[in-house]
Amino acid sequence: MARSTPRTGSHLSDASITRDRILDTAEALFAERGLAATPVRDIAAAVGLTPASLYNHFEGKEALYAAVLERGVRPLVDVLESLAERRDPYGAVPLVVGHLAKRPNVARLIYHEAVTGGAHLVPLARTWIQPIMARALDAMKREVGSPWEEAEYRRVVAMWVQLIVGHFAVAPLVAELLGEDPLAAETVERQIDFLRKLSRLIGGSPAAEEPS
Amino acid sequence: MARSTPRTGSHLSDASITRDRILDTAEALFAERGLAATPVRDIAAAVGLTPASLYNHFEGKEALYAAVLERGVRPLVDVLESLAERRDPYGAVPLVVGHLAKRPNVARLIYHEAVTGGAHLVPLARTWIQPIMARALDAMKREVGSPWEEAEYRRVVAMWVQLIVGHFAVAPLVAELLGEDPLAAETVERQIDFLRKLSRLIGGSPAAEEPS
Amino acid sequence: MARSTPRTGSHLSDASITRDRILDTAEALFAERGLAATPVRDIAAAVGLTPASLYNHFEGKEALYAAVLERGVRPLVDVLESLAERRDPYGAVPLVVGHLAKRPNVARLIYHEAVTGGAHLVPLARTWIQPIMARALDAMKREVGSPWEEAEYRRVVAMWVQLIVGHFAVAPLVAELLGEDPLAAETVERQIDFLRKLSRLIGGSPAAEEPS
Amino acid sequence: MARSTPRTGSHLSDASITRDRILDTAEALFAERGLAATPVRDIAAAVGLTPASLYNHFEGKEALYAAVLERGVRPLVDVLESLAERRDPYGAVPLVVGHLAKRPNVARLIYHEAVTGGAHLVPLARTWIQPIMARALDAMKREVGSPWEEAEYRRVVAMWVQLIVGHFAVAPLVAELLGEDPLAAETVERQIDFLRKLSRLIGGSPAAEEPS
DNA sequence: GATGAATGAGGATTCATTCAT
DNA sequence: AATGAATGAATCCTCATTCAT
Repeated sequence: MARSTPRTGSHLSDASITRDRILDTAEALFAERGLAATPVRDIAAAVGLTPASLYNHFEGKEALYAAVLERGVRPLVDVLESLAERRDPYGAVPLVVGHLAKRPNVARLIYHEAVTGGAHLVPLARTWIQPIMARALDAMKREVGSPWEEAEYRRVVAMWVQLIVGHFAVAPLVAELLGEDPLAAETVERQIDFLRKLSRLIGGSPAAEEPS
Repeated sequence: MARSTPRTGSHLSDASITRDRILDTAEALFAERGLAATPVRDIAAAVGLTPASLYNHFEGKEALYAAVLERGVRPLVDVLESLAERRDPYGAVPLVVGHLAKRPNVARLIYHEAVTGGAHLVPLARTWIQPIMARALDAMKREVGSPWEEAEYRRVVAMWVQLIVGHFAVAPLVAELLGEDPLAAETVERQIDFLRKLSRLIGGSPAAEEPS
Repeated sequence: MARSTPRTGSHLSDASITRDRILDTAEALFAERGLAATPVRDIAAAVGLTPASLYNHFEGKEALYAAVLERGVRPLVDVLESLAERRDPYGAVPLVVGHLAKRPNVARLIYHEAVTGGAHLVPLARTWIQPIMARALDAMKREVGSPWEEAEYRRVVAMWVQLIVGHFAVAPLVAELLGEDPLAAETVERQIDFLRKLSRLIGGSPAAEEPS
Repeated sequence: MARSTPRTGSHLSDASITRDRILDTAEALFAERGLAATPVRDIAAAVGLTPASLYNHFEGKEALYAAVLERGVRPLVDVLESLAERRDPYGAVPLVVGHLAKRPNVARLIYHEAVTGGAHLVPLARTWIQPIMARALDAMKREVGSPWEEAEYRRVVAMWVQLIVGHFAVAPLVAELLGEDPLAAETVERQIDFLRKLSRLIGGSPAAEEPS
């Protein structure tokens, strides 16, 4: 059950490799079942470890969960922040959708937290809501011919979050509605087109300018 | 631990009263934490019963959960079906939002299932997706000047579902985004206005005709 | 679930009819699974009653078990005592086997008690060991040409008990050994023949005289 | 409740020592009370463990029971098979009785299964009935002056099984019948003598030749 | 006499975690 | 860094029994 060959070869420390494998596995399981419904034992087993060994890498289940969340959300925040430097906020849509299409677990983790009102949600949300909201509000203000009043700006943002994140987070439900697998490449493509069209219909100008 | 006046069955349908109290309590807890994270003991305690007593009313945790789901979703389906007789589909928006505002747990239960891909989701979804989707597609086809192509119809419906149900299901997240309690009466009111406006922007005519 | 027609007709009190049905059912279940492995609920259900109703007829599980034992063993003791008046003890064999063939549950109940060393065994055993043992020892003493010494008499009796009662009590095992159903009429017949022959081989004269 | 020196694994095969202690304890309890009447907790407590710890060694109660059965019956089968190489089948009697006298629990376990018709009985029985039955039938055929017809051979074998195994399995009943403890060394000795004599009376020659 | 509802006491098993090796 | 063994605390559920109706 243990590894007979300690694998002295690979230079990336064995430790951090194992750590990553644990994170990968845990992410998948937490995304699928949620924190409460995922026994440590299952994660360990899926990695090929004993539960006890897992504790050499993480302080406990909660710490592992936090690490998974952190690791999963950070790149998303990065994407979001990178967009902040661009002038058009709606150009974010395809980029963020594209990112989530590759890492749908992040969306599911966020929604697990969101539905249960988990303790991690608020601190987490603030890290990415901040960069977006500020910039988005700003951009919307500058928009010409926008149909929205200032009081509605946050609602518009909330709408985009739900449409983008929700698509991946509640994939089984979306699958029933669309009649196709939400994670399939073509579905994602069509969803991006749909959202782009939507942004053209409800926004002022920006989506039109969106380059890519 | 038990009731102050123990086992003194009053007189009239004591049974179904208790049953309903269990369902109410279980609904609240399942909606909040999800199936896996809700111990039977907690439900029983909140009702003022012993776990053992709970098993006089429900076969087990799963059966209770199924009953909660069934009882919660049925009225929603009824609302949806009642709408089917009306000619305009977008008039549904305020009605459904209004219903969910009174029973937000249903939205949360559905999203719990949707995020985890629970076994109940598919059969459940089909009961209410059917009545809606058919009618909605039908109505969209008849719409004049609709900006949507037929291939996009289902996406439009999915969008409405996510915006309407999601608002209540991921309330903690929406709260962060909006900066206000999604369940507050005024927030719900504003959300309805927002969705109405949205339907005017993206649909053809229907929302305009919507009476109430 | 209850009986709609109170059945005022039949003169045998409803109560004692129900009581007997409970005893019949309990006997079958106790014989099959043993006391510990037979939930009161199963007995009640098999009778078509609620566990609670069962307590209108018996003080509790233990009392029911005692009643089953008592009711089952008494006829056996009667048979045994009736034999006491006959002069030949080996004539008992076909009679007792015949009795147990009709009521194999008794044998199983006795063996359940015997294997577990149940509290009921000793008082029970004494009721029927007494009448037999005394008579058997007496008869064996009078036997001419018996190959057994007095010190072996009790062993001979014990042997007969095991061969006769055991045949029905450990029927599943006997079935494997014989390759036929121990309870089948022909098997019982053959077993009686076998035991008769055995008694001729190991006893002195008696079996030969046996009339029926 | 736990051990005085808690979790200080000594050094050598601590694991299998504990495993064996569990098996020993479980065997004693299962033999005494049967599977259904023996709580896991009692076994654990008797070993000086927590129920939870027991699950580190066995998958569950059923698995433990199966292991107990397997471990208990195997030596018996070995004895039986070793006899197969000898020419006289009745020489088996003292050997098997001797074995069971040292491990009376095996007899009780077998009878528990036999009385309840447990699921393990048939597979179990076949492992030791096969080696015996074949050899015994064979030997009986070769016997000269046997009083038994071929159709009775299996009955003779069944008889021996009941007399030998039953003596230990229903010890409390036998105790009542004999007026002495069936497990006492002298009782066992006398029982062997009795069976030897019996084999001389009912068999043809073999028991006479039996050496020891 | 029958029952629904309630319950204390189990009863099997899981779970997150620890610790010596 | 990995593991086997141990464990307290749950967790779901069963059981025998009671009692008001």
